Amino acid sequence: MESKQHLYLVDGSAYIFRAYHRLPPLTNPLGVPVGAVYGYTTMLWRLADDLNKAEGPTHLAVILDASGKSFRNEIYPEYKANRPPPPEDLKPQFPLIRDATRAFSLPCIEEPGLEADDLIASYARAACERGWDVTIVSSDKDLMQLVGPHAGGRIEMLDTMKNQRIEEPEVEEKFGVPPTLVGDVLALMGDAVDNVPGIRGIGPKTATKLIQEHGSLEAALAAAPGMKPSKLRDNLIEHAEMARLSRVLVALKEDCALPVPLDDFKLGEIPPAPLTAFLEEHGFTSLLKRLDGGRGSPERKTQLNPAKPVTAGAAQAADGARQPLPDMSAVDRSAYACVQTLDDLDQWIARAFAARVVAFDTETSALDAMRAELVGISLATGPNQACYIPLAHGGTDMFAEKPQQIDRAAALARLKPLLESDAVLKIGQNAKYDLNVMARYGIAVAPLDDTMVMSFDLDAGRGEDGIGGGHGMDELAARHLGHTTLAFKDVCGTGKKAIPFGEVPLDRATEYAGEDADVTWRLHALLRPRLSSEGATRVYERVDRPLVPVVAQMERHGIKVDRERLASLSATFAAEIAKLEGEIHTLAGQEFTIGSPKQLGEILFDKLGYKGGKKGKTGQYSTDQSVLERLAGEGAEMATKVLEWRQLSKLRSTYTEALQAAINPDTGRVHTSYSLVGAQTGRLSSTEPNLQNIPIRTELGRQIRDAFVAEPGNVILAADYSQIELRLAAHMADVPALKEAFAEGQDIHARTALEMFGEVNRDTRGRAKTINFAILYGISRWGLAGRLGVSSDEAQAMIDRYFERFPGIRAYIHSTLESVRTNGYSETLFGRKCWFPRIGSSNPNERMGSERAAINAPIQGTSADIIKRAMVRMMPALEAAGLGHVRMLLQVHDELVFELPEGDVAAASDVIRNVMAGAAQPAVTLSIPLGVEIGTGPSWGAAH
DNA sequence: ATTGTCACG
DNA sequence: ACGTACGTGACAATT
Repeated sequence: MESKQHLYLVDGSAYIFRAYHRLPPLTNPLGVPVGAVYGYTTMLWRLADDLNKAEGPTHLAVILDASGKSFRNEIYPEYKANRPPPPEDLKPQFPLIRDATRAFSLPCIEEPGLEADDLIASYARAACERGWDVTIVSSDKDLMQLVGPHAGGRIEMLDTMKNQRIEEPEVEEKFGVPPTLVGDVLALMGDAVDNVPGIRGIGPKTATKLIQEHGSLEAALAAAPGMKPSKLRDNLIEHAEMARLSRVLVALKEDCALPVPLDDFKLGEIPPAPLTAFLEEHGFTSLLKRLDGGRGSPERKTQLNPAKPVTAGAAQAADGARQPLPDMSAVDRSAYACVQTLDDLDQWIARAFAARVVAFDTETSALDAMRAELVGISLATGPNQACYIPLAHGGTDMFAEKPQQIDRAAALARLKPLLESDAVLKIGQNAKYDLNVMARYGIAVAPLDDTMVMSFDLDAGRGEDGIGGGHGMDELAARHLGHTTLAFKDVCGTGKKAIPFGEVPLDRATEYAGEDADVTWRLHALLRPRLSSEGATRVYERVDRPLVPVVAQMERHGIKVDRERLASLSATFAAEIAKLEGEIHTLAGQEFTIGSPKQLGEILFDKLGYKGGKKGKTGQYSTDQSVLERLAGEGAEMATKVLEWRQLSKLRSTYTEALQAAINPDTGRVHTSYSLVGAQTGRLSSTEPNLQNIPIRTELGRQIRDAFVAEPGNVILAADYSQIELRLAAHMADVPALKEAFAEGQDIHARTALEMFGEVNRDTRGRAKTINFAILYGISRWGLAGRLGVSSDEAQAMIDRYFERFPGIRAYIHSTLESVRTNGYSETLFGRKCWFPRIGSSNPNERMGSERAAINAPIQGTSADIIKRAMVRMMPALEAAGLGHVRMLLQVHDELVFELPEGDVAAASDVIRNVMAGAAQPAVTLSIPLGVEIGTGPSWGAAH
């Protein structure tokens, strides 16, 4: 007699979501994220391992959700509408689940219009009809409805992560009712993630209680009018139809036509070749070893047919994938193709799909991503396997004959599915630029890797002493590939003779553009594996990589600037500047260029005879603010006037004039460009224009902030972290008095004053504030002495007292420096490294400078990590609250600036505060709270 | 291209 | 003998 058949149904889609969140962000040798795939693979392995065991499977199939809408959407259009999009580094893993299943030679079932749950239910039922037992490999609560005996078999579930079998008692423990009533409970409680409405105000507890009392959903609804008056009773009556609709949504469709007959799920031997190829492709070396090494599993195969190592070529032949280890032959620019026909383009697109990884680069008419016209696109699928697709060559002369090229709109229509495909990883160098250009042509490039950001996360601060520390492509090519790239100016010329890229002849353009994509591909192959081996994966995957599209969108939003207001300020400033200029010249007794520090120094110190020292190197007088303030204090009227002149000139040239020029004529807004690799500590920097140094400290300057305005009906909302760096210092150095002060919401500088000087007044608080900052910046007795106007001995006494009152600080400084000297780098709480190659320099100046920077970097860098995490989570959180229209515009290190309709301020403030205050979680638990201060108003100035 | 200065956190 | 707070970017003058 044949023994009992046992069918295993694996809920593949649900599994990878859980695996993704539980496993570290691994990547395969090509840089495709495969953490969840690895988890899935090990799970299949374990299942296949049970093949010969008593309770093990005789039949097995993996069931997946087909993409697109299911029949439930026809019943209820909002079904699953609340689902947040999957994370960037999960998307490319979905198609790999099918590959993994195929590698085990196991059937993989999906059916358009049906969800995995329905197929699982239908197969489980059909198997029971035949008298088989069924194990559903899942922990999905919806599937728990199925558990129990059916016809001649029985159904149970297996949660492979908790290694727990789910039978009737487990279901009843969770829902308080037997499996047959689970659907009724689910209908009452609803499901926020799947957007099953349920009944307002009813959660799991109440739902269970109602079903227990009344025996069914219908009975509970029928009994409602007789219940004692309550909100619950009213809701049951009012929303009864919602509950019935929910009941239909949570019901599983158990009579689907089976796309593949049950008998086809019979488990046979698992052929080793495809499995080996798959494991090699994704670098699952520990599994490969188990396959090769004797007691390997899945066991049968290795016994019957010991696996031979499969060569890269064989792997390629097996499934069309690219070889795992790139052959890094020399860059050969003559190997690149120029794509001028749609057929050619289609072939390249197909190659990219097959390769699953493609480097790409855009060529444009300008450096400003918000104004640049797309001129061409280059792609690379491997070393020297690159092409250039010219799209707008031939320049602006309408009558000149243009080179043969594909119509831009037609080419973009073909490229869009590739560039947006979850199954193909796109690699860029400074990808934010290309992302913004493509976004303006209606293409949302994803998923995305950025070699520049990778380089930064690996090597920030490195190479300041020789090899060059930048992260630009030319530098990276020289450093990592030993290759000198064609420079832009070699192709387009320089100065007056420069031509736009669109006028470069196609052969030359192909060499340049193809090389960019080729080199980017190669850099990716080199840098990607370093992320995991050098411990940079977490910062890259969880912080900087997801930040790229977020920052790109902020740049595209831009911020509205009131041109008239700036112009009027500018005119006021100009008049005052002219007046001061006359007065200064009179005082000097001659005309001179006030803006020239050299001339000014000579006038002040030589001609007028004020006291002042020369600067060492250039032999020039210092005339900076501190010097002029000293002179002004001594009664030098000229110094006072020069200070005023300097302030107004600065405000006018850098702000009121430059900002008007920065307004984009198409959007009417100002679009900054953020650099993710600008500051070694991990901070962002802002350029063209720099919107991170808009004045605020003086009343005159603050008026400039008033010119940053919201659109009519909207307001600007500014959210600041309060004292974040001091809070982090209190946490990282573990300083009890400071932590206590923050926990109690005290004025931290006042508390410091009390500890230091025994009393709090304006003077002591100010000095305490200076000392607090001195600590953050790496203190020296001389520096503090200069700031406080005391002797260096007195400064040293204060430092000693600070260390005494705030134990922990000294130990923090000591251990940080010790660690930097040993490892060469400092680290933030989130693992971001910053290298200090000159920490051991024999030049005391260099060495001590590095030491101060090294003390500061973990604090400044942790703060940067935290606000970056907040930025990554911000829009999904706002969207979940129905506030997807709120626009995040600017980041200023510890501040985020938003624009939103006036009526949404209250709701948005809650979300923003929560996201920012909780941004360290769950990766890091801080021992101090993160304070967030929020202000709103018609302008940025008014929002503070 | 470099220097000095000053705007911000 | 030196010269001292950390991290940025822009502008004007000067080389």
